[in-house]
Amino acid sequence: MNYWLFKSEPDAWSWQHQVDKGDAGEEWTGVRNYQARNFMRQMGLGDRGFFYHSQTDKAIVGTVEVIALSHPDSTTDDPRWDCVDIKALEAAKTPVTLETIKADPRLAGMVLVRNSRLSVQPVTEEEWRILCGMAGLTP
DNA sequence: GCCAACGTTGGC
DNA sequence: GCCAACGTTGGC
Repeated sequence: MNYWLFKSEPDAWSWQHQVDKGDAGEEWTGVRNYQARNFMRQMGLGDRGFFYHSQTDKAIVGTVEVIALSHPDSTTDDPRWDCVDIKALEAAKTPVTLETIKADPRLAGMVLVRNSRLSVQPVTEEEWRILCGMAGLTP
């Protein structure tokens, strides 16, 4: 299994929106960046990801599961853009803020720290375990 | 609200 | 294929 991080502006699509979709989940639409798209193409069914709120929260607020493989993004006719479907799994008991992440040397290599603009990104298994521990999430 | 970082576009 | 111009993202 692989681990990922999905970034969203809470004003546009929040964790609560995702939770409200339940097990049916929702397409992760709107990605218009090749790197992010390519990561989504690599995702497998059952892969896990963090749900990260940018801008106001700047924190990991929960976990999600990939429930549909990469397919054309229904919000555009441009054939270049694909997306996966994800469903909410578990809310973080303690959201882990960017500030906290930056303060931990074990997490200094995270894409989130090194390239703040990439909206879909890989997370290593070690980073996954560390962050789940901090957030009170089941790894 | 500003600005740095970065990605994309398009002219040459 | 290069690079300048431009647009967008996201942290602060």
